[in-house]
Amino acid sequence: MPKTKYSTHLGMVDILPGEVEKWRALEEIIHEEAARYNFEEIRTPIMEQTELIKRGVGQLTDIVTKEIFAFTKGDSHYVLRPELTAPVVRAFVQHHLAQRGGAQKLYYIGPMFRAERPQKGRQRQFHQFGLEVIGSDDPIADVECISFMMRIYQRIGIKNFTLKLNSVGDPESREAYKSVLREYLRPNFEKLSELSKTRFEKNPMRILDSKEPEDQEFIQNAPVISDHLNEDSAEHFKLVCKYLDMRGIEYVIDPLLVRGMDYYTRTAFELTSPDLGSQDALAGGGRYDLLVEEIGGQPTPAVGFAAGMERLLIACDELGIQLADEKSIDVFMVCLGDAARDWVIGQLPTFREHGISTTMDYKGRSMKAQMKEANRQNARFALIVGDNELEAGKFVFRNMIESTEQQLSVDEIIAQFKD
RNA sequence: GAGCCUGUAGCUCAGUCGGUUAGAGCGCUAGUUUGUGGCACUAGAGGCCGUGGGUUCGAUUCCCAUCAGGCUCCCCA
Repeated sequence: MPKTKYSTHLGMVDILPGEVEKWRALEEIIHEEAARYNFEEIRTPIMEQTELIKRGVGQLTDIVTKEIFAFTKGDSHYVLRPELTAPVVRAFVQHHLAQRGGAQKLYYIGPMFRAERPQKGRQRQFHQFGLEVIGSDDPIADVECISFMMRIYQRIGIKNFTLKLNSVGDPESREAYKSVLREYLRPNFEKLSELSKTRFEKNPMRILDSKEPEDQEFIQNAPVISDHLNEDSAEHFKLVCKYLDMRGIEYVIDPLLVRGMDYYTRTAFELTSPDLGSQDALAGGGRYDLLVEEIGGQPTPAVGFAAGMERLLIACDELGIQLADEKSIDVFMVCLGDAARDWVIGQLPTFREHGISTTMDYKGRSMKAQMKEANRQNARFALIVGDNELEAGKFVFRNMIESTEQQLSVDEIIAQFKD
């Protein structure tokens, strides 16, 4: 790229005309499906208190330790939100949404910020949509989340993916499992990767997620958490699977699936696609029964997911899926001479008031240039106005697709658009 | 945060084994058609060859740095 004086920050991109239409189409699908599932939209500020994100997402996570944009002004510590689960839960607690009764079913669409090295499918400002069910520990809540997520991809036509599912257990199961895992790994501690060594004490489950070659042989034969779930968590996981089966949603149980945020409990899931390259996660989520309390609310079980919109759009491009129709316009008005131009300037609002999309050339160019413009704008009709037409009160109404013309009055033209 | 690769017109890319005016296709503007688009032909506009420094008589071509992009690792959406 030749340098211009100003440009976007690293990893932050403009969404230009031609691209925006895809975003709107995607957003419309999300809003429609959310309505069908009876989820309500929530919009929270782009910035949150730093402490909320640290507590919510986890002090030791990569997101908090190296990926947040934060600054301080006066006594306030601001952070650009890196994800939306903690902020939504904050809103739930702050506004006492539990008082509305029942489980709160919330969804969101918006930009997130993480200070990572950009690459394909990874930006510093990126967009997610997602939802949270706060106030239910019923496995059906988990499955409704997953079902909604899958429904979006199904509607768009992305089929080439894998739904991975696991249970990371409740605190009791997890502590028991962590001990078992540590005992299993301890004899080979020295052979583990450096990264895994640092995780050994605090979060040995993350070792399962390691891609370091030296860790692989130990991971392969590691004890599996599903063998160490207590009765409640095991039953919960069983029901999640059962409901997924009932919905006909295919999944793969992946005992190594451990997700990045600290707040996950029990159900964890991730949707990956081979069409994305290295950053292959389309969406991910899970249950977070302890987060509401962690943030200062009453103990409240909850579950949710987040999906990357850029990654979804990349998958669409790879698969040749057109999300948006080519843009078009009903009528392009072509004028010859000053009198005709004045007439057109006066007529545009009339057409628009009748719901007809219309415009004219703003550059005072030749008729040929105006016709080319009409063509470029994908006009269905060109309305050609010259002195003859003004005198007769009948105008050349050209069908640009069929290349046919009629002589019509304004009323007759407008009538054509009445269905 | 680490490694590798790339950076020439709005876009996709040629090219210069270092040497006077840097090329194509698409797109854009206009003409061929003094009142008609999409096709064709013609012409034109548009590049400090990403930026800064070094080597050299001379660099867009070589070297270094930097910025940006891609791929991989890490991690996640």
